[in-house]
Amino acid sequence: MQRQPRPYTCGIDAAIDVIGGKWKVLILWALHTGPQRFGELKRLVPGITEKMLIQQLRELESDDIVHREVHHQVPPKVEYSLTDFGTSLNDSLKPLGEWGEQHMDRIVATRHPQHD
Amino acid sequence: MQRQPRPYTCGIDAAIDVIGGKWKVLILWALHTGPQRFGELKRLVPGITEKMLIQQLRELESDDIVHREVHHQVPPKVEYSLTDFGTSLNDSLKPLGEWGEQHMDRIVATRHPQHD
DNA sequence: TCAGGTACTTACCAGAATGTCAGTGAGGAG
DNA sequence: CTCCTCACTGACATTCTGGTAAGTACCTGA
Repeated sequence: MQRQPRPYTCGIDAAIDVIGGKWKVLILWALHTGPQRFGELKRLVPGITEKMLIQQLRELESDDIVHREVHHQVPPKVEYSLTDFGTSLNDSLKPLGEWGEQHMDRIVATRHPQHD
Repeated sequence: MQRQPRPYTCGIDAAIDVIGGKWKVLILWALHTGPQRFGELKRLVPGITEKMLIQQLRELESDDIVHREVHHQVPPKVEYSLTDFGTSLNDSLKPLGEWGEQHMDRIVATRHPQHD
């Protein structure tokens, strides 16, 4: 995300700026059942690379959406969890998620008309 | 947007695929008060170029989010409006918009720390 | 005949976003 | 002493998004 100064036309605009990109909402989604380790997240978000996962986690962390907790152990263990702020974001994302869920078929059909 | 086949991990994923990008939600927002002509939209969505506006409108149209109505007149007149589907999307976007609205200050503060 | 308004269309390009891949450090197992 | 796991990091390549600037077609009014 670009992080350029934007006065934001409306609230959605601001929210999209926080959760924009290909992976953020998926990470949020993976986190909504509870804290997860780095490696677990990698498994929970299919297709993401380590670089992207860390990068997005760092951004979410600096936006105070996720919390990062390091356990100083020998194979390192780091747990990521939603902050209260992140939880509130996730909650307000729910209706959109339900909309997507309900209309998934239609979305898939119009956006990816079977061509093979 | 990439339009590649994606099984979609969750509903939000699908929804984001439909409204993703820099302009879609702003167009939706501009449309939520009623139908608008092309030129009006251009004014309502500050900063958008004609190319982007048309491109995004076309995509929204093909996703059946907006309806395009041509009035065959001499200075051409084309009106864009939300379909029922688009209205339902807009509705489910509302909580996110409210979240953004509520936390706008915080978002701006964390994402754009004053550096001049 | 010629500029003007409206809704586009097209070619080209910069820069942002994402991906690939190889490497790091610390301690435990063998 | 070497390899293994885990959580990263960095250089580089590619792909995608959005931006600029110009042009089109149509009819109208001067």
